[in-house]
Amino acid sequence: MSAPDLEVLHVDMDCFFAAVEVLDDPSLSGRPVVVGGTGPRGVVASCSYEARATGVRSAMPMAQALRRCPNAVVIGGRHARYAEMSELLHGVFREFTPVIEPISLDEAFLDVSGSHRLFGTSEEIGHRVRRRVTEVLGLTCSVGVARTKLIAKLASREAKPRATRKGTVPGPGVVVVLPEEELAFLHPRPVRDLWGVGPKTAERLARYGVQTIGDLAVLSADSLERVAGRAVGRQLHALSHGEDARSVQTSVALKSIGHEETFPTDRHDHAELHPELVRLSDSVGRRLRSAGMTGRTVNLKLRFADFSTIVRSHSLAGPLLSSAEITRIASALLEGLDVGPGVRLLGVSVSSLEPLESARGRQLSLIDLDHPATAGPEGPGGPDGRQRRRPDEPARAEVEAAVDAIRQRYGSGAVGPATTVEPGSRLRVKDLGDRQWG
DNA sequence: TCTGGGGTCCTCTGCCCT
DNA sequence: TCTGAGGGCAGAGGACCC
Repeated sequence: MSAPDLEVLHVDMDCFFAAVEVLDDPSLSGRPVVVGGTGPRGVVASCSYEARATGVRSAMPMAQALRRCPNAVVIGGRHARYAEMSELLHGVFREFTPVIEPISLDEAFLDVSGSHRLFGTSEEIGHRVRRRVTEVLGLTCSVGVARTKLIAKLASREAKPRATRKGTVPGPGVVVVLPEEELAFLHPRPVRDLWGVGPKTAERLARYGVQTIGDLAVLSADSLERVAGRAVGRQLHALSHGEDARSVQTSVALKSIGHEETFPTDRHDHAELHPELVRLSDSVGRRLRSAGMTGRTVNLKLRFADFSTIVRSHSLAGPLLSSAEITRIASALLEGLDVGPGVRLLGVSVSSLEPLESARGRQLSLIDLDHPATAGPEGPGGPDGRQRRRPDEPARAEVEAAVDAIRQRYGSGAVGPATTVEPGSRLRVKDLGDRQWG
């Protein structure tokens, strides 16, 4: 193998969340473990190979998973613990290269082009990474090695163990795809394996008789652009020929920060939704501040009982200064919507992000405070019924910074907006806590 | 037989301005 | 002064990924 040709490693942990649970509680070893939402609308986030053997998959509704595997051990999940293990994992990666592109808690691309003198060929590095992951974390991972990210990712999938009815069949652990083998490796695979092909695009392509990447590769770029749109069409054409110019990116600018939540039962009026909106907005504001970011656009997302989804957004001329301001704009957006049909999911996010420091210089412009051009959506607000930035926003921002400090010290439920106090409790506010999957 | 949560990117449409 | 073309931008929806 010529080292310079193969420089991308894709490292993917095997059943990460479920494996961490088994590691922390060895009595679960050999049993079907399912990690995910435990509520009536929960889905599977991760499951052990024993569970997979019964047909359970990630993103499957938990109710369906339990029908397939009634003796499954269901665990709600501990995001903080997974994040801790993920930190260890990245420490292992840093032993081999500084060029790391994290994809999620349990997955990353590594560019090892500068690591050959110390650690050998890319394939040898792949094996070393696997060994170190097992030594440091006590868990297993699979590694794909190739010239490009897409092929490295598909290779790591090949390297994984497989769940069968008779038990788990171990995988090779490391799979290398040489440049001259790329097309033979790619073309027999289903088009769904390509980035950018989801269920909808796959269905559209199937109408043209395209089932495999090889079928796709014989189509012209123009035809693909007509079927899948300009950007996606071009990308698919390149990928199907093994061309993938994307390099391993060590830092990707954050574009938005948000929270959304599916309710156990649908909410039918604004009064029911308001406290949830305040809680979500407060949490988004807190995350923005802790990331040292601010934004200009508030997005409100609603998913109705029939699963249709709408997003409403509003942009300010200047940066958002406080959670209260996010809440106010999101509330005004919600005000104008009919929630009668039943809302199953509510989400709040902030986009058009920039670092707080660079935004500060502009934060108190006269325009932001009182110019109609920056007025928000119709609704309760200024005397003309339009939304205005309130002159007390900077003071609010200071209060919220103090609240953040209290939370840092006494926990996230220690203090928060009065609207979010849990009924019957005078001490704790309802908090998002450790319920994110990342 | 129901479909989470955190995101990104692309496309289309309508509005405003030149 | 009116009108159309075209660019830029915001808002909305859809598709996709992990």
